[in-house]
Amino acid sequence: MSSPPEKEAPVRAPGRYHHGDLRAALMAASEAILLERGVEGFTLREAARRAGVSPAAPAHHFGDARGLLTALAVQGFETLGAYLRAGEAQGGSDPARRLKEQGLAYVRFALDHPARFDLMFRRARLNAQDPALVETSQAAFSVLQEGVAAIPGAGSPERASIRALAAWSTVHGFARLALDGEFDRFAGEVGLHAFTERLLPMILEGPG
Amino acid sequence: MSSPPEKEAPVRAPGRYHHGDLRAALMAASEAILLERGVEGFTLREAARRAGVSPAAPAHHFGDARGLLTALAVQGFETLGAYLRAGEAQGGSDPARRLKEQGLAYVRFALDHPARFDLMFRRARLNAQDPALVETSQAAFSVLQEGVAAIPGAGSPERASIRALAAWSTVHGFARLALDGEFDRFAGEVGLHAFTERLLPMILEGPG
DNA sequence: TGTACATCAGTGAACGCGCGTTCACTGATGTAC
DNA sequence: TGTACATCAGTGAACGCGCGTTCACTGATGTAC
Repeated sequence: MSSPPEKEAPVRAPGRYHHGDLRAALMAASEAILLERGVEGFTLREAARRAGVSPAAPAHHFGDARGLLTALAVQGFETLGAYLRAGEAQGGSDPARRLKEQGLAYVRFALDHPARFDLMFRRARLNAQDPALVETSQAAFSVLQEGVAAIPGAGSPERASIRALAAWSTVHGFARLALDGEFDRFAGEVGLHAFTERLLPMILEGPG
Repeated sequence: MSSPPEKEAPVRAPGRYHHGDLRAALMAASEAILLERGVEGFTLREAARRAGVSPAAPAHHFGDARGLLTALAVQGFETLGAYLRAGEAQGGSDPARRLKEQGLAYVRFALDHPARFDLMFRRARLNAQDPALVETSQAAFSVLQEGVAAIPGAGSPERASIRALAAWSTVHGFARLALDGEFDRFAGEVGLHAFTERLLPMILEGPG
């Protein structure tokens, strides 16, 4: 299963003064930079350069570099939420299986969109108070939390919350270690995706 | 339980041309910078400045910035290994309990030394091939792997390896989410350490 | 339908900054004899 | 015990670089009347 196709970044019509959709173009360019160079390597000027626009132009749409990255992170949490709901749906009617599929979807998202995933948890580079950021990230967590609560043996609400944090920790840790290259020596030839598809279901079997 | 006291960074005797132990001083200064500003905020010049030395001096000891950070990461993996072994020992003779204490120790290390922990998994900033780095990081993982293997129901070696990766994922994810501030809204007043000491044992109860 | 005008979305030059690294050098140390 | 000399561990000035942001500006758009 792969990700839905991303919308193309509109290119400026030649000879035009206005871009048309510079906002989207800057976000696409920025994601490409994140992929190539990581969050550390992102610069606002480079994003402007790739969008074919002067270094001062982005300010009209995002205020500053932090604003652009925050917008990208919001987009990331929206996509993550979509992955989780799609995974859940794939799990059919058994709550335990639905939750497991959600976990697989979490890691799949991280491997499909490493740059976004990375950025989403780099609070130091984001406007952590941004309402959209707060809302979309909490919405994504809610999907997980409800998935846990739907399981018959979930226990008290507090108990269910703890199980949700446990599940989150496991899939988040797996994703991070995978992306940071810590599994490379285990995955070897087969590649990270295949390694994940083989191991993660077993790992998620235990706690349910 | 808190960490053992760090050795002080030697300060240059006033009026002396040679520093005495610039290597240690630079590492201590660098760790302080990492704590204050994060890995992103680290610069070689700032480290030199804090050690009271010209910007060219560090090259004699570490080659370049990457070399300095790698040395710090090695130190980090050594300390992590010590935490894991100490935790294990605290677990007494029951293998399951020993493993659980090891997991607690992993997260405790991360919370006690957030800057080091962060750095240790930022391969992009390190000499990933550095022999000392490879060795110390593998040594730390071995402690965990042997802890899992010691459990009676661990199953085949492959099965045990998978359980080790599962345990690693859980504690690593918990630590990362905690450090990245994702638990702040749950932890609230009590603080991250107390929150961890209360929740993590319950989380590690499940899979053993 | 035409036009005045406010607003929006760009330009491009300039700012001041701190960075990593290189370079030729010098002061201090320690070792061979 | 003394001394020559290689090696080591520093200096400090300079390099070229790319960065984020500011500024006064202008071209394009769209709306009120």
